[in-house]
Amino acid sequence: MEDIGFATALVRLSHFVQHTFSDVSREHELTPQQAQLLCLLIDGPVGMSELGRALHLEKSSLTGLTDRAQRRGLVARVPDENDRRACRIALTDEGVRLAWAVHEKVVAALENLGGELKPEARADLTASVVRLLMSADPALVRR
Amino acid sequence: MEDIGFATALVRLSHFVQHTFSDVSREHELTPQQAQLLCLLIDGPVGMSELGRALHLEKSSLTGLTDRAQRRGLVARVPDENDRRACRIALTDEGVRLAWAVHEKVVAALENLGGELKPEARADLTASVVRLLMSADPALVRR
DNA sequence: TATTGTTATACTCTATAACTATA
DNA sequence: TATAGTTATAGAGTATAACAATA
Repeated sequence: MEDIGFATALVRLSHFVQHTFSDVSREHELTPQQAQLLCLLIDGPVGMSELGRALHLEKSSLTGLTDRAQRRGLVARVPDENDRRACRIALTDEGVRLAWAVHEKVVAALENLGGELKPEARADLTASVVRLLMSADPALVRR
Repeated sequence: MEDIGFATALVRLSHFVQHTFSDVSREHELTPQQAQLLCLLIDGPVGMSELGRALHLEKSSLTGLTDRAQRRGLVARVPDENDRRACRIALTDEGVRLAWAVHEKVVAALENLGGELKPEARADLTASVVRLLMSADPALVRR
């Protein structure tokens, strides 16, 4: 049988998910980075600092990413009312549309893949992943 | 409890693995893309076309990536003896050293994370992931 | 004709360092 | 002083289209 080890399995799975995400992004004429930004904003506006942490990006990189998304009409900078230095990034209507489109297609592709597993194995896998993520950083799960 | 769904769990796990890989790459002064290239070559030279498929890159993108890795002394282009159009990309000694260093650190980080699970749950997770990948594309597992 | 890989070009992505403005 | 974000700059990553050489 296939014996590729725990870590290798996670790495290969990660590549597969990345490729799925990239393909879906391109179908909607988005770069994977832009699509990821949009999906992070789906639950509401987020400040630059928090976005930087979530995306693992330097603040200047995020400025550029945001600039390009803004230029394409996907997001807007909203002034933070409590801190005049800060701003929050919000989706435009077009941004919301694309964010949902990408999100749904990615989820559909992965759920479809999950159909290969018995419901029980699928639930076990989800629970194990959640436990792993919780131990690495609870923030990965919460949100 | 946390109920983030199957697809979401896979996406979050993928982000975590990516970030782990990026961090390790940077510790060795490599971009994630270069590190991934090196790790793919660890079992021996590979042709550009096959590399392109594995990395999901257009051939011209791969030419550039290879050029930069070659300029840094990490890989070399070896002529293909059976096809004078083709070449195979091989690791240099320095490339081998870095490829193993990155590979081992990433595996260590992920195995360490896996310590959170009981051996049984860990084996189940690995088996489920392998089954998912096999159904998506057996080449993801074989190699 | 089809395939392998490169070149030319134009963007996008990313980090570092220096900066402005507010806290 | 510290934090939030931008600007300037340089390099890396990527795709499209056109190309050369070989199969």
